[in-house]
Amino acid sequence: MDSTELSSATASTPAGETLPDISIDCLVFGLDNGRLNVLLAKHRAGIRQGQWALPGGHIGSSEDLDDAASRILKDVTGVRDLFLEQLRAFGRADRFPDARVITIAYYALVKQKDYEVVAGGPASDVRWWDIHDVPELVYDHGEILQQGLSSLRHKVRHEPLGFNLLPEKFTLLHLQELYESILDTKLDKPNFRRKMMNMKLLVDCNEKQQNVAHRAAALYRFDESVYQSLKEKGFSFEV
Amino acid sequence: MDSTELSSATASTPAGETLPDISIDCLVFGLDNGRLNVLLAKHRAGIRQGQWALPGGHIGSSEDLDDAASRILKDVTGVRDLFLEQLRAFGRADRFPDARVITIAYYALVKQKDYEVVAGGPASDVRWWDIHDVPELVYDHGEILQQGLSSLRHKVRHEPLGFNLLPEKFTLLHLQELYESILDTKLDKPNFRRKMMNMKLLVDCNEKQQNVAHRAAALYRFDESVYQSLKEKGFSFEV
DNA sequence: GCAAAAGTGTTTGGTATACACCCATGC
DNA sequence: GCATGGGTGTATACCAAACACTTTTGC
Repeated sequence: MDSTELSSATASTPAGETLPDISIDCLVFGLDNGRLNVLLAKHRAGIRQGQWALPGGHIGSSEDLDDAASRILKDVTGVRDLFLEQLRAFGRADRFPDARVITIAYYALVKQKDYEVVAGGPASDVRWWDIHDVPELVYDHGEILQQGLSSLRHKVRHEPLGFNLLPEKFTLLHLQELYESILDTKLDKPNFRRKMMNMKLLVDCNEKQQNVAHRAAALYRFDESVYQSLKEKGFSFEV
Repeated sequence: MDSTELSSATASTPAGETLPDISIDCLVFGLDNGRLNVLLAKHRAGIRQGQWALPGGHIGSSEDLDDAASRILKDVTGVRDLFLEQLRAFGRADRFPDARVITIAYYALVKQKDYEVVAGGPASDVRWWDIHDVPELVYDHGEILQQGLSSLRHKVRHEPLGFNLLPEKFTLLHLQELYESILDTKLDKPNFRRKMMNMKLLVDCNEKQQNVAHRAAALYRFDESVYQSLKEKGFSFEV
């Protein structure tokens, strides 16, 4: 979704005040019912009309790069208030046929249900796609998606990102299933429990599940301050 | 070193055919006598004349991003034929005072003695600086350097990069000292030996050191094809 | 009782760490 | 002999994988 003709003209970035040869594309991964999805936008107009792409746009001439990513994502998809992190720049000379545009990709991982999706700007439609079943993407967006996915999987194993995707109180099995869907593997229950408990990262809520058709599990929560203090002592998260 | 006024006008990228609002800056780390250095360039002209910066420049309008990085480094410093890898883009709106320029940083780690340094283009001087003693750098180049260094240290522990910095045949102590200088730590000799030998990554040359004032050590070499075949079997390098 | 998931224990094997120690060589 | 670095051995501790097992609860 990176071309001058497709860049959105919104209140936050008036047309004509954007940098022409740089774009931003956003990879937003969403987790829902144990399935990992990615948010894609359909081109409303132009030669790629009707084709699917990563939500993207152009940077305002006095807008910080990171801010631009958030603003663009909001303009195109309605999704806001999330932590986008830079992946890298993609800049093959022929990556974009209509003009020379280098794109900087950002990515995030969110709880899908927390976000309402509203197509806007250059997008006629925006929706979540199962990661195993994405449509053909324009330009090099397929390559960007693959790199982002691989980077996400690496990151989620070395930083406690996953916890943002669960309700505040969760069981160990919830957490395990979360990692199983993101990493696309099976994990051993006893070993996963032990690893988590040994990290001393989870805080016991001293509560049990309610209304379950089996033995109720203990509920835990993730405490950012506990994580920070562990990290200062040299602790490093690892799944 | 990223501004239009400072961008070099060389044969490979005639002035006027570069992208104005993107630049590239290169972090070249060099190892020499167990010291880790970084290659810096001094501004020849402009308001930052005489100040030190990362070697950088602008991208040709039909030049691949990765190619541009190599070409720019060669133009400014004379250093060529090395593997530059992208670090990330830096794009705070106020990072560069004269114009809006987003820079994409690249980095590499080389054996310093293999490269001849020749100042060119916008640089009046180019030289290696000890990593513990770099001068004040222009703009946000100090921040880029710190991020690059941290990324390098992470990478060198998870990929067998270090081997390129040694002569073809080397002893285990050479290798250990190499890692000690890059990582700025002390390592335990017996444990380092064992770890390396257990990886079965090194090929024994069946030769000994010559003319040393102590017991001669065995010489080893690194074999890229051995590494590739191990990697296919799921092996992952770790120091 | 049975199904379903919670939760515990145990065995095996690898590997990180710390450190003591012996070996070979040149001066 | 002694300094220098080469090279080996070993005890401890922890941690991962695999898997058998017991417990609690709703139906």
